[in-house]
Amino acid sequence: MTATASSISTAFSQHDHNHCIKSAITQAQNLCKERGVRLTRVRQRVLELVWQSHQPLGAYTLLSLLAEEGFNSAPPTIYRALEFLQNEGLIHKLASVNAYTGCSNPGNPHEGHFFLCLSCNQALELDTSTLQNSLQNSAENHGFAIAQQTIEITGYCAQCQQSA
Amino acid sequence: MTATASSISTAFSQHDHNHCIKSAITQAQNLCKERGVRLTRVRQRVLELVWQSHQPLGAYTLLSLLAEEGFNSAPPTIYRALEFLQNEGLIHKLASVNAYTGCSNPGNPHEGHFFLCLSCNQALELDTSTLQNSLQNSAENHGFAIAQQTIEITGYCAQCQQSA
DNA sequence: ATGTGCTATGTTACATTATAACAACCGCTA
DNA sequence: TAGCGGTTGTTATAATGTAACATAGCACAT
Repeated sequence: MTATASSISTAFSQHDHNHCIKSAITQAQNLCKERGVRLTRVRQRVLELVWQSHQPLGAYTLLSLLAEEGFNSAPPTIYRALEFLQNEGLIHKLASVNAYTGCSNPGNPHEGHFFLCLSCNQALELDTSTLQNSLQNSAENHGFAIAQQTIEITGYCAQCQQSA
Repeated sequence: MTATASSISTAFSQHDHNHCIKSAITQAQNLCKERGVRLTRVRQRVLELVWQSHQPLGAYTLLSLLAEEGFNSAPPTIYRALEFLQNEGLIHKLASVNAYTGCSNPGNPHEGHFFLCLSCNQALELDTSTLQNSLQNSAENHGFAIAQQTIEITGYCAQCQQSA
């Protein structure tokens, strides 16, 4: 059972989220150690905050959370941390909503494919190899060399459809 | 031969772009008439500007182009026009680059799926029914009801790969 | 043709998101 | 312990987007 599969089955449902956070942090620490990069206090704290939230968080929201905890509160602080975490593949930016969310499978470099619920605002990261394949085919047909992917599907998750 | 198919084959290559623009405008005029909405001077001009460019354009770039032509130059002017054109499906917003581009098949309501070249900055709108299907399948598997899609794949187009 | 109501535009102010540039600091290692 | 590279602090500003209210224009009924 991979982290990705687990996230897919649980992201929109009840689960022991503390466990998610802890394991994400541990994994991040290991990855950074391996790569010889520094998961500093701010960086790790931002990663935790992103994971703690059940919704993607905006940069300035994160910044004010940091500020409450005594961290420096000027914009570059958060943008630098976010840039680092993105570069290391530990978080994804959701461009369509200007928000950031923890990556559910950081060990395995990949692109984020998301379902975003317009009602509860939760983000579900997909592991869509099928999608990946059809994109890759399409790219090859056009001689296009893929660098980065932004795939963000908004709509309504099963839960929110029921409660509505 | 649909407009979409035509755009796919030509977007990254030489073609009579004036023809593209004219036909896009004519089509827009017809659609607006049918729908009983008003393609006013600003709105039409913005649509033309978006089509004239071989690259997606930012809101403030468009705004300054408008200003040069004597239009009002406060931000709401351009954002209102862009909102209208998006609602009518005449343009797409590329969230990952905060830019706007003409929709190549406005008659047929659909979501924009794009390849964005990091070198020449051109946008290629895809008509990816395969992609659409696998997304739809994936959504159904999760009980997710799709509302809007943001699919933006950055990379390098065939031309730019050759010249590099 | 004139009033009436709706849509569109003008205008001012401001909110939100993100970056540039340079100084100070910190941890490692030669 | 001096120096180097990466990290953080700090100030300022750029870029993107919206709120709110006033004015203008068009379209239809009278």
